[in-house]
Amino acid sequence: MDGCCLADQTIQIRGWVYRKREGKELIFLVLRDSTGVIQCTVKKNSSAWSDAQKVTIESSLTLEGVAHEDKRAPGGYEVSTESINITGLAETFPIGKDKSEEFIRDMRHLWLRSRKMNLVMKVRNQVFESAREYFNSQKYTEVSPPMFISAAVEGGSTLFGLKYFDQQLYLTQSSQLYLEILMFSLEKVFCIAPSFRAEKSRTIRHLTEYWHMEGEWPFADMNDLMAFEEGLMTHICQSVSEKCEKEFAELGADINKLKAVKAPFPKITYKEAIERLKPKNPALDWGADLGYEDEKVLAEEFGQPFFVYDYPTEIKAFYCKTYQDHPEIAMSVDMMVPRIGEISTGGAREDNKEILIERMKAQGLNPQDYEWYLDLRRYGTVPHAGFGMGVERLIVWMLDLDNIIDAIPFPRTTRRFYP
RNA sequence: GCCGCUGUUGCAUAGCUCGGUAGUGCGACUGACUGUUAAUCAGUAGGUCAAAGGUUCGAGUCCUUUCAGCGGCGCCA
Repeated sequence: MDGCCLADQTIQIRGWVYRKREGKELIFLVLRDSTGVIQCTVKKNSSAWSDAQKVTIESSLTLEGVAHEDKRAPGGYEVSTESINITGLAETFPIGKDKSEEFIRDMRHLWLRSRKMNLVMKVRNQVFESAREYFNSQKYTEVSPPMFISAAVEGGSTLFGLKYFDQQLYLTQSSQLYLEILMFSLEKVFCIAPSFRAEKSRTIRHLTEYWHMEGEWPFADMNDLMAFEEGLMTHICQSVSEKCEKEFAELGADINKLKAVKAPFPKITYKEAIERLKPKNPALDWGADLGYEDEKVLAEEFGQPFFVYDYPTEIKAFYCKTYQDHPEIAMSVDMMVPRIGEISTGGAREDNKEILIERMKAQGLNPQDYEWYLDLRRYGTVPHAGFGMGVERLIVWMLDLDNIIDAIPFPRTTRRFYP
């Protein structure tokens, strides 16, 4: 649709009417397709005139004409129309110039045709592609975990329950435990799959259904984990910045932010984070979880992705491995970015069966509910680590979107699940 | 879970403080005009003011409840 490579040739365009400006002697039709938009002119003496008059915003059509450079046209190129063949004459399109957030959310199925959503979806595609590229380059195997699960990964309060014939099942919150199973066969594994959380969060960074990029691999420690995560993040940012330059420009997003992402990232321990934040938040003592406000303060200071690691065991899940000489500290790490806060959580997993059972009991969980998970420690246990990253949070940060709902085509939030 | 905000025609809004027959822009329709950039000009149609109840001679406006949506915190990726 940029026209330049086909200048002065007769071309055929299949697309939709994006804008229409009508005069007595001349009609301007701006057409859109998946690649972009281009202005087409229809003269009164043309055989296409009556169809051009008839056509409405969002009508689909095939248009034939000569492409040529014209400084007066938006984009610098336009098409002198010779013929139009209307495929689907559109009724009056409901989305116009004046629109509220609420209205375009109700019209999501049509709003996805907008330039903004078109561009964001292309960037999203590139994020998926670049992520897979990196995992594959590091010889990871992509696997397919289940979405229906019979037990919780961590506490049960944020699980979506559902009726499965005559039984109670749940939607998965994380594929981690399933990656751990597959790891014993394939070693380095990853997946990009949905996760579901029944958290009644009312923020611009929560979805009830989001895409979770998770990796798990054997014989890894905290340093391996952070090195892999920063390598992945760097590759995604660099690769997207190279391949989505046009999208970033049209969306008005800052591509230099991505170009600046390079391993290694700043890394601070939880203890250091507390000490840094203490002057601003005197109530913050060792043992308390970092609040969103605290994370934001740190993120503004760093101005780029960074890690916080070695959290108190008490505030982390039962499967987190702890230090032998410091059982009160868990080998857990969060990656944070400005404005969004946490975009990834990972850690070393407890590989000792007895300690794992103790941790379960300490958190009020019944080890019998996790028999298959304990089996993994019975039969050839190995030290291992893994992480999960929220894909939409990553995209929100990259494009500096106002709300996470625009990072996914069909957002599900506590109040919205249509269409 | 806690707190705050919003709801007026297909869309976007004014009017609400301080009660007195609901106004504008976009879109639609009719016409004019034009190398336009979601053009411009003139005209036409379009509203049980989210719902219910209350106060009042009189409620879009004040009070109560409900519904819907948005956001902040908590929780998390």
